[in-house]
Amino acid sequence: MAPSSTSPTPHRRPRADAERNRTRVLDAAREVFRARGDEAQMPEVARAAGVGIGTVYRHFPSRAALIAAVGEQRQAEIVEFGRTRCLPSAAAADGLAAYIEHIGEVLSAERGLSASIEAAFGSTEPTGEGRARAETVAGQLLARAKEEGTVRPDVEVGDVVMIVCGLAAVIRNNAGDWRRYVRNACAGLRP
Amino acid sequence: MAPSSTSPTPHRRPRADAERNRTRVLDAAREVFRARGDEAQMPEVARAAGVGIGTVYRHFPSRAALIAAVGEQRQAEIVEFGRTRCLPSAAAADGLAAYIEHIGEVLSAERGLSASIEAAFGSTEPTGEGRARAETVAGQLLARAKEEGTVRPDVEVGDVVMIVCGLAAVIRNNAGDWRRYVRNACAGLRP
DNA sequence: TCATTAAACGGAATCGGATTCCGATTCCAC
DNA sequence: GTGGAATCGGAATCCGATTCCGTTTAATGA
Repeated sequence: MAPSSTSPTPHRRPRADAERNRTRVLDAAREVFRARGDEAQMPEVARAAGVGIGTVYRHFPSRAALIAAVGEQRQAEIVEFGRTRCLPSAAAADGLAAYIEHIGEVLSAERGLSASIEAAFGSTEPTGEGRARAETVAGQLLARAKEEGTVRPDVEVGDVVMIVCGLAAVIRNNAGDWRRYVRNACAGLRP
Repeated sequence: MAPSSTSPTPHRRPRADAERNRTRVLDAAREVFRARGDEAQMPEVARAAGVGIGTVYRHFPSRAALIAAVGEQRQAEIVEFGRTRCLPSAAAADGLAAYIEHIGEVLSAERGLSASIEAAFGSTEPTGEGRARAETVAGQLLARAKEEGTVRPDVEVGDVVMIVCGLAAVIRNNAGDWRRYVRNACAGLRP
């Protein structure tokens, strides 16, 4: 066996250029997907990032992985917004509504990212990390809202996640006025 | 110019074998997509239908068109169910809930079709026919429910369509207990 | 019934885009 | 500065959708 050196976590600090390129690719992907939708092609991303295709694949094993990574990044920003802008809200139910509304805002502004964000929020599988983060903010607002009596006590975080997932679909499919969807969905949580 | 014969609608009755094959392909596609999800491949559908790939493409110009066709067929069945089972419901609000619930039932039973059905119901574009059909049933139930006072008067058919669209996404992404989603969504329509 | 012809068939060939591979290059530790 | 592992780049490969065209078949009417 390896009599080697490294401890339980053999994470070696990546080479500087590697880290830089990873960021470039991610940023480029974000931009390209935003502009052209997620049907944009890998070579296009590579070109935009100023690297070879091989490099894109070194950092993201597949197109799907790249899209997911972009989605998670976006999702992290959304959650951050929730933490700083919505959690502090005096009325928790309003904070929750604002949180969901904000998600709609981001999604509709960057249609091309809908699918990836929908996946990041929705599915129970992916890393789980993303979903966990999202549930933290929503969970706290939800708990407070229940105390306030502005949300039914039987509502669970999962219910909110499903609303968000549906919201993404509504926007992606251009199914209608998503603000109405949000309004109705929130109404559905009230006592 | 064509001094020809046929009237405004030059629809010539298709050859018998053509019509038969079209049906075979559609049925095979439905089965294959149900079993393997919509990532199933065209050759697979052709094989299942017992025809050549060329024949599949003769009847459906593209993979997307085939998927859409399957979706529309499914959607038509759903609407039919709505017309016969839900419209007659004494309490319109219950009928509407049952309608939506039934859609969830079908979608979750045949996960592979979610995407196509979501598209058939959701998007404002495709033929419009599908959506129009769906709106008829939902619209009537909605109108009655408003009269009953069990649904807010400001609710529109589009709101219901968005709920359905979201439902499809929830199921497709396995985002949670879709029955809860439906329950909450319906609650959101009440006064 | 049989010939004629447009329509439909089948599947090999083509095309496009994701993914893999590997020689050339670049960082980092010594 | 040198050695060698980690990266890079992009040509080559793979895979599945779609097209093309020679062959077959259903419909028509002599």
